[in-house]
Amino acid sequence: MTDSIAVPSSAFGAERPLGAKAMTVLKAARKVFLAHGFAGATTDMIQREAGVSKSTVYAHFANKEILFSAVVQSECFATSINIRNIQFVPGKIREILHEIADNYLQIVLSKSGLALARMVIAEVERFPNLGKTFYEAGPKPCVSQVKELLFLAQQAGDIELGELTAEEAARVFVGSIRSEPQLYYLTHPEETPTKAQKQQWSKLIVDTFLRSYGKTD
Amino acid sequence: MTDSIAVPSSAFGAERPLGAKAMTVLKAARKVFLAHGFAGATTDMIQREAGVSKSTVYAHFANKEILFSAVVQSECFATSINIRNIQFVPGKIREILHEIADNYLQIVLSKSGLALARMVIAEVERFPNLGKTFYEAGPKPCVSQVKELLFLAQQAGDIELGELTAEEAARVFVGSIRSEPQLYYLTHPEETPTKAQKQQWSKLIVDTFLRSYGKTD
DNA sequence: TTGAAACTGTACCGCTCAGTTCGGTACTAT
DNA sequence: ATAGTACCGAACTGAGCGGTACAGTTTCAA
Repeated sequence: MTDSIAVPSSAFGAERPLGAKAMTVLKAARKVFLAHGFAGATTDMIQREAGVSKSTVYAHFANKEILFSAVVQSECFATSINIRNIQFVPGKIREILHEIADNYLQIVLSKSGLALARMVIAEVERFPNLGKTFYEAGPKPCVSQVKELLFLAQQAGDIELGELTAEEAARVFVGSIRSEPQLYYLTHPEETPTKAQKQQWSKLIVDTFLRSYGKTD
Repeated sequence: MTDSIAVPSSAFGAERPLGAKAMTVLKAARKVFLAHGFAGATTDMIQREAGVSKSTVYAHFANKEILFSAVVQSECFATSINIRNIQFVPGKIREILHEIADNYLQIVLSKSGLALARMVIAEVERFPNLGKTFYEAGPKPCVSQVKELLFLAQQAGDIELGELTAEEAARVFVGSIRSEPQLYYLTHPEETPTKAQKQQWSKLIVDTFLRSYGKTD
C-alpha cells in the first residue's frame, strides 16, 4: 500500500518518461483507486491525496479513464517481476515449487494484489484490454516460469508428467495455488490471511502435485 | 440469461412471498444488474426493462441497494442447488468426480455465473455480507458435497488420501477445477468457453487428482 | 356503485462528479 | 526586463442519476 510506482519503460507507443508531478499524481491515483475502485474514486480525492490542483491532474492525464488505465498498467507491471528469478536445481524440485507457491500466494493475497484483481474484474467490460494486461502480467508469466521449471525437472528425471504436457501441468499447479484462497479473500475483504495459512496451503498444493507427478525415490 | 428467478423461501426475517409485479421488477433488475453491474445499472434501465413505472419499483424495493441485494441473493440461491443430487457409488469414483467437475464448471463459467461473480467481487466492500452469501452458496456447498463423497470413497477403499483430511482434499479438488478457467474468463469477458474446452479441463483435473489419491487397481 | 389499493407517467428536486475556465504566482531561460 | 512554462485555487458548467411528488387510471372486491 505504501510502496513506489513502477512504470512500463515504454509500454505502448511514445509515452514520455513521466515527470515528477505526473508521478505524484499517479501514485495518489494508485492509492485512491486501489482503495475505492474506479467508480468509487473521485478525481477530487485523487487531487487532494496528491496535494495538487485539479488542473495539474488534467494537464498530465487527459481524463479519469486514462489515469485509471495508467494505474492498472503500472500496477500489473510492478507485480509481474518477482517470480522470474527462480532457478532450476536438480533434485530440489520440491523446494523450488514451494518457493514459487509461497511467492505467488504472497502477491496474489496481498492487499494490493487483491484490490487490483477486484478493480480489473469489476471494470473489465469498460476496459477490455486491462483484463488481458492483468492476465498477461500475473497468471501467465507464472505459468510460463513453472512450465520451464517442470520441463527441466522432467529432463532431469525429478518428475514424471506422463500424458500431460509441461504447459498443462503448470496450469494445473499454478491454478490450484491461487484458486481457493484468492476467491475466498476476494469475497471476504475484511479478513486477511496469516503467513501460516498461506504456507499451509502451499504445502498442501505442492504435496498433492508431487504425489501425482513426483518420482518416488 | 433468460431463465426464471429463484427466491429464498424466507431468507431473512419476514419477507412476504413477493407479488407478481415485484417479481417482474426483480427479474428485470437481475437482467440489468448482471449486464451492467451495480454502478453501471440505472434504476431507469430497470424500470424500462420491467415495463413498469418508477413508482412501482420503489413501492416494492426501498432503494437501489436493497434491490441489488435481493437480486444477488436470489441468484446465489438459484445457483446453489444443482450439485447436491450426486450419489456415491463404490468403484465409480472417477465418473463421479468427473460429473461434479463438469457440473461445477458449467455453472461457474456460464454467462450469469461469471456476471454474478463479477458483481459480487466488485461491490463486496459496499455489501460485505453479499460476499459471504456468494461464497456460501457456491464454492462452499460444492466443497461439502465433494468432501462427503471423498469420505465415502475412502471408506470404500476407492481412494487413499494419506495425510490429508477429506475436507482438505475436497478444497484442493474444487479449487483446481475452478481456478484457471474462472480467472481467465473473468478477465476476458468477450470470449466464451466451448463445451470441449470445459470437458478437457475437467478431465485434466480429475486425472491429476486420481493420480495422487486414486488406488491403482 | 363505490372506494381502497395498486399502478402509470411525468415532472421535478437535490446532489454528485467529471471536466473547464481563468486570474494569479513562481521559476527558468534568454 | 521578457517571455514561456508549470502550477495553484477556486469558481463554474453540464450532465447523469437516485429518489420523490402528484395527478390521473386501472383493478377488484364488497
